[in-house]
Amino acid sequence: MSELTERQKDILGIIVGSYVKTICPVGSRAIAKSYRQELSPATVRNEMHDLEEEGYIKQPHTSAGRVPTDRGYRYFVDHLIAKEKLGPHVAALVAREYREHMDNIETLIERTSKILSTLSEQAGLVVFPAFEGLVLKRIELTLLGNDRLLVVWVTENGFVQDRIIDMKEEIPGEELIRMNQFLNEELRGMLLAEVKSYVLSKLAQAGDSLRVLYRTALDIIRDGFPKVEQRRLALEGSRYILEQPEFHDWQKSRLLFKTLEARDSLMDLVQGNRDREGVQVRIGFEHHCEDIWDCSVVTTRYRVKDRTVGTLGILGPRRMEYGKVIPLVDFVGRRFGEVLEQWL
Amino acid sequence: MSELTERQKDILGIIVGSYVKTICPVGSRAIAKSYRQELSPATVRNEMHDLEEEGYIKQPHTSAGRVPTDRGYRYFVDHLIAKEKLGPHVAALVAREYREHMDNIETLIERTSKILSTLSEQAGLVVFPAFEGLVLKRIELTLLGNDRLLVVWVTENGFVQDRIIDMKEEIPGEELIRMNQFLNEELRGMLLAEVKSYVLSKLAQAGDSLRVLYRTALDIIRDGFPKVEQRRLALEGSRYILEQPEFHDWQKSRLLFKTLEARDSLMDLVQGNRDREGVQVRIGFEHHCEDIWDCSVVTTRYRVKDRTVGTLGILGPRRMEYGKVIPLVDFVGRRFGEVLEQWL
DNA sequence: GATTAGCGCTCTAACACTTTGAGTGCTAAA
DNA sequence: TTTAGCACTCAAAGTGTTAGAGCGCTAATC
Repeated sequence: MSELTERQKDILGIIVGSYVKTICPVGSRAIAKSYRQELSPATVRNEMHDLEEEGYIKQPHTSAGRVPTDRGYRYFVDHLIAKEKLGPHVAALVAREYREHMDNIETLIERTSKILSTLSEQAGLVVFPAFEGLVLKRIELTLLGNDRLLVVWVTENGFVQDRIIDMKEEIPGEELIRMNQFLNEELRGMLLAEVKSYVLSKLAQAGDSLRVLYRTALDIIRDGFPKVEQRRLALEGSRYILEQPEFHDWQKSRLLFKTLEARDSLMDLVQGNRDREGVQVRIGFEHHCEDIWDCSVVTTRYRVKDRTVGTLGILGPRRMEYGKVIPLVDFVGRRFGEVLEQWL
Repeated sequence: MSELTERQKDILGIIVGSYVKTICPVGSRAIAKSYRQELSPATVRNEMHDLEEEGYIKQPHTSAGRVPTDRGYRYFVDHLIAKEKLGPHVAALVAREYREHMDNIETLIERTSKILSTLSEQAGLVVFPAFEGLVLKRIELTLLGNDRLLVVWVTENGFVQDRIIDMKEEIPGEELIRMNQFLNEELRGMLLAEVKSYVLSKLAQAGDSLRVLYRTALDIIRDGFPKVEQRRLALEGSRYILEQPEFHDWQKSRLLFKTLEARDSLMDLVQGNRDREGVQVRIGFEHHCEDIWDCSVVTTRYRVKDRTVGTLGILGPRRMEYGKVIPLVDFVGRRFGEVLEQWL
């Protein structure tokens, strides 16, 4: 709507840049000094007044300098940001981390979260891949005691999930082995999202002789499928947020950690708008988790075989170096997807 | 060494009790009032003076009341503590938690950690079972691509671990299947700690015809065995510590969370003295993790089939209600072991 | 019309000072 | 051995003052 003049943009940029670095409200004198042309503080003050009227900046109290509002940050991210190139050491570090002791997918995920956290000095987040988006390589049934069945699922890229189910009726050993073989033959190579409906349709078509087989198979798949709502999330480096001066306030940090422990809301927060491509930035009030309106999230989706299966990113105070963080999240998101695929 | 008189014990008990509840240094007047017999503050002061000389209590500053020292807490825990009986709701709550949606061992562990945390209002900790202490039920080899092998281990109680290894030379499909069968036949029912040495001894005895087979088996077991040093730890409710007034100080909470994120030192801290039976209490300086000398840990080992396989407990400020927490940890430790075994 | 210098005003942060109350230690008396 | 009483100490809370940063406004200047 309201267009900013070039000079206003410059000033907003300086305010954001300075505030992000120092956390001190930025005064007109300081801006005038760091402005490229000669300019008096008074002029700057006038411009600041206008910027404040438009809601890009505000004063914490009368006679203080200005700090960016959410709107200011948003404008900065959308129009003014100079995305910094990642240093060569970043790629090197990521490569090294991914080369060494990569024991399984879980380790990979946790390490990725740690990478994000260390490089951004914020909290790093990686949502575990959506199981339904992966391709089944193998399924193994193991009887525990007489009435419990352990179902182990292995996907093509080496992701392992397991679930224990109660059995209504006992199944004899040989029959279980046959069932296991049957499941593998029928389902191998199939997208996990489609497994259930596939068996369901087969059951509908099946003649009497196969009916029982499909029936049991369906039971096992239905009950033994890893729970969607229980999707995991790797969170590393939440301490970085605690170190930010704006969280020295005890009430704030208390609330923050309470929210971080409630994985559900955190998951919602991270997943954000599922349709959008590329790196997403949600600043302060823009997201709906009101307990952490003091925070921003920068996320991106990662893909395996051209299918989006998860989200990763970072969480930090609103006041963060978006210019650094955005390219980082973008880069790590791509690399992570690649590594996840490579194992296939 | 130094024996306390009955009255001194009473006074120490009152000081600990009151301080734990209120966090305020306890003065002589307050003690005199809550003492069972009539007693003047002056007398109490004399006793307090002696207690201070012996190192059981101290003054934060001149003209303040007294607070317990580590030694005071230790004496309290060893001699004065009145272990509270667990309310019936505790057993009920635990039973309910364990009945519902217990999807797999991981969920069980995380839920147990949460139970500990919720009921104690401290941070709850559960170290994942030591893989070596469990009994092998099944092992599955899956080829990922051409040169990576996924090894999935299943223990008798349904604990699943996996690890991806690089293969020096390709193994053809049929051979892998034979190897898989061979491993299962040889190793099923064996304690995982003994697996490696067993195959090693077999290799030594083996004639030329079987040599290659055992050689390959050994490679797979050696490389594919889950890493010991990477043992996981479920930590829930660290926010409760943040809520304690003594951690309103930003420096302290900062340090605490830094330490909590370094899982290695946390693991050392929790495991404590491996030889001792029953509930262990380590107060402040008694443990060796100096970053959290403001905290105490209450832990117990849990067992599967009479074999100690892990530790669980709670972590909180020194000032905690030991009388409540110790029975809780004891109870949950037993129940957890039982449930873990039941799945066998 | 845009820019600037200058002035008065406001508000915070820091510091010094005082007061209050809790709590102690010590001594002398019971 | 216990107690009453008094002097003393210290932290916490409140008060007042000052210095400085920064603003808005107005009038002068470019």
